Amino acid sequence: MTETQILNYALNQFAGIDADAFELSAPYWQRKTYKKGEFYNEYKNVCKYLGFILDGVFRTYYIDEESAEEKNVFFYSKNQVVVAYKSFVTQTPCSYYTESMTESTILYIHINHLTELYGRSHHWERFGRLVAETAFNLAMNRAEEFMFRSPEQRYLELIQNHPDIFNNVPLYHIASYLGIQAPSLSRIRKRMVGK
Amino acid sequence: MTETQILNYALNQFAGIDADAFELSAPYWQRKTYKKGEFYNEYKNVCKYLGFILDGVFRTYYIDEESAEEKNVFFYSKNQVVVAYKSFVTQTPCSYYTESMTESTILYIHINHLTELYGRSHHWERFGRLVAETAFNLAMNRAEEFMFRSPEQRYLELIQNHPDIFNNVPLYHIASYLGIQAPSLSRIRKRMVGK
DNA sequence: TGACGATCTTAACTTGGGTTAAGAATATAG
DNA sequence: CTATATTCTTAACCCAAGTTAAGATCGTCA
Repeated sequence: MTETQILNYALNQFAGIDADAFELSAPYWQRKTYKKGEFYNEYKNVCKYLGFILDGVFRTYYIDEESAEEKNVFFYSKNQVVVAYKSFVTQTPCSYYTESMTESTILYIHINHLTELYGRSHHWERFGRLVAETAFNLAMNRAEEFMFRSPEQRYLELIQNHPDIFNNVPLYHIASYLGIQAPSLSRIRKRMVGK
Repeated sequence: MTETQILNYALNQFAGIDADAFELSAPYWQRKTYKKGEFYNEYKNVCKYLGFILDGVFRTYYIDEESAEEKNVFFYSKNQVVVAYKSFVTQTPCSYYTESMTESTILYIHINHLTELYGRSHHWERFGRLVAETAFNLAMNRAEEFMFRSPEQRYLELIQNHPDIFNNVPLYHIASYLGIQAPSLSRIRKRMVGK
């Protein structure tokens, strides 16, 4: 399967993009590879591209001014969209850094091209709506994790629901994503040995 | 100013809905009043209406199965949209209760009518997109409050940014919204007397 | 293989929220 | 204006996470 075919398949699964609609977009997608540590989008930059991850893992993180600590906000992996959503849709500077945590490959499209596609096909309009809903769900899930679950529960659910992330990311990044310090995560893991 | 004029003005402010576009929608808006404690939408119900608050305050809350406690998720007040967004856009059962905390008055529109308006005017399509972005921002802000701020900081920011809510809601509901117990909020308030 | 850097765990101590129950302050109704 | 219910605060004790620093483990590469 070529990369384009993978993308076509994924877009079809995600938003019912059919062959014709995909054709419209084909000239606009570009390919890019990232080394570990390279940025997809940086703090204060306007996010101009929406990416589709062929391979690799990305993280977006916030730098707390008080503590100067990095706080992981989202992870994105294979076959997912990576984008700084708010910055992208409002074309305003981003509050976050989004970085590749591994060697990665993505296909990406410029917001102007995407906007053009919205006008040319209802399939793409639906795609836009579904990206919006996905972004909402990501944010809402994150809020719910923190509002309703303990750090221990968040840890267990991460293992359950995102083993791909858990298995490819150092524990101190997991701890940051869970909203705790590395020693706390160690204690949680120790506590759970018996269970 | 009539209630319809208030709505027209608010929709124009929010999404640039002009007189013509508003005309299209006029037959669909209905008015409803709520007593304190009445539900806008209940757990397991599909949210079929999008409401605009003329007066009053609503809360949406989650009931934690383990502790059987209510956890406040969002507050909505005057001139804001009230809707169980995810349930509304996917027409699936809601995980939350949304309740009026005061005597309230809203204007509301059925999802079918709204969908019809999307097809009839770009103004309304934009409205739909902006509601989506508003929902995303609400959820993302909530996630950020919990990921990046301490309970004390959340309390201070609530007072700063939402005095209307702070002044109209009992402290034990504020505590729940901040993700802490009432005694903790008391301690935070006491701690701050000196500052 | 051995040495270095990165990652993970542990220990000791501090801090702040949870829990429970009692009591104070505030509203509300009769 | 009192009685009553609601809301808010306080106290005492517990526990989990934060903090800091040390040391163990793991990986990698010369």
